[in-house]
Amino acid sequence: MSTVTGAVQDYAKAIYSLGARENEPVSTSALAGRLGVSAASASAMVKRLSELGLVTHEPYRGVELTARGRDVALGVLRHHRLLETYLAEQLDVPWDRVHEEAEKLEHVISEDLINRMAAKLQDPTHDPHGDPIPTADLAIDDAPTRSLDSLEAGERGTFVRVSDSDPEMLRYLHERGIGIGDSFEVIERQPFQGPLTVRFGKRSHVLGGALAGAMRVGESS
Amino acid sequence: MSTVTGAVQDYAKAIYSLGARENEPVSTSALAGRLGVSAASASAMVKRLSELGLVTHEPYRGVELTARGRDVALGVLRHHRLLETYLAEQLDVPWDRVHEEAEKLEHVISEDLINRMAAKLQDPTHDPHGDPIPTADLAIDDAPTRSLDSLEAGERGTFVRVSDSDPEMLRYLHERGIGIGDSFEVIERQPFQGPLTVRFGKRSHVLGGALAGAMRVGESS
DNA sequence: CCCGAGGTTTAGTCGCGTCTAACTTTTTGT
DNA sequence: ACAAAAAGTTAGACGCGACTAAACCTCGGG
Repeated sequence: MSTVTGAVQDYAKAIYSLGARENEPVSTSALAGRLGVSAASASAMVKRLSELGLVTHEPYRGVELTARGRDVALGVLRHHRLLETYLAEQLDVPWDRVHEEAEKLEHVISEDLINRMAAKLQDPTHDPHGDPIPTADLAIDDAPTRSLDSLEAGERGTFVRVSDSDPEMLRYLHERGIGIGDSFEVIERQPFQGPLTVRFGKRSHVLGGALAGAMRVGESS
Repeated sequence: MSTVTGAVQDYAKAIYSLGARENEPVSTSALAGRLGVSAASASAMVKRLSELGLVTHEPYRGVELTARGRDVALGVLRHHRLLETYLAEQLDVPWDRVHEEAEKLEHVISEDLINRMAAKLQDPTHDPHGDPIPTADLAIDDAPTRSLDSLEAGERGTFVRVSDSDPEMLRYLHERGIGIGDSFEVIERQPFQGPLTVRFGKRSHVLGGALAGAMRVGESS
């Protein structure tokens, strides 16, 4: 009955993050790619999730989370992001490494312990990468954000969020002194989806490619 | 190769704690009893541990840890006891509940994180139940202790250690204000392995049975 | 319209860690 | 000393979560 194993949680989380934008159905191969398993494995697990009532699955058509499935995903997302925040703030784990630590701990930590951590941190709303943390009753504020590379020269903004799953990127940004919450101005933009020149404080940086795509930005504030 | 799974660690830990006194061989049924599995399961896992080079096993004669097996056991014991200490001190988890939390976390926490916790706690030598914590290079100070019920009337001592695995006992002691490090005097002892009357500070308590057996004591200091 | 490419599912296997049932070895009691 | 009891092992099964190989849709291009 209580067969919501760690693997099941991982699948729910992956489906959530792949299909979050307006409950789009998620393809088996996208799921397999995200989780680093074969398509056959993903297909088998989708069947399991479906039997558990966590997803609806139309064969050959993709998979969608049910309300219960969404709660499973948000629960583990809460664990993940609170752990990341706790590790970064209380144990000085560098922000490019908190993700993999949290990935393992999120499935075994108790509700009680997670809530103690949240209390100690005074119920943070965002993790070190700017991702929103679901509340204890699984509400999440996941407003869409713009990508840095959608900006034009002259625009100003705040760097609000970046994917936690690429340590290289995080290390790269950290080395250059760029962090969540920093304000910036786009100085220049190369044509043909070229890189942007962006000024953070006194220093200017050339940011392009996947990096500029992964950096999410908000209003100038 | 790296097939030292969580279950394997649990078996190594159980063998260590059952056979710690002078490397006595541990029986399959003792192991099964400790881990709450069938004798057949324990027998199968002993075979696995043996193939991994963590134990020597003479069929029908019991099992003993090899040097490598001892290191596996001490490694997980270090994790367990540091986690207990961390949870108790940093997150105010009551001491009768830290054991079960640590039991799950000990297998997935990274060496780096454990060492960060140890540093934050300033490398504690004992956990909240008085059990010694192995150092990072797996040295442990596990001097044998006397049991409270081995004392005679008039003897004084310090309560130094108690098993972490029985929350009921821990809660009982906590409710009566008895904690690790407290000094006491045995006021009276009933004959025929009867209970002892022991004074801690101003209050006297009648302690007997499994409780007096589980409480370990040291010199008066 | 049909046929092939590519995505999806099924079939069959494997390792881990558990179980029960049956069998073997050791210990114990008369 | 020997039979019965207890302890230990083997045999066969199962659920989980992965794999490869093969069969099966679906959809787009000729």
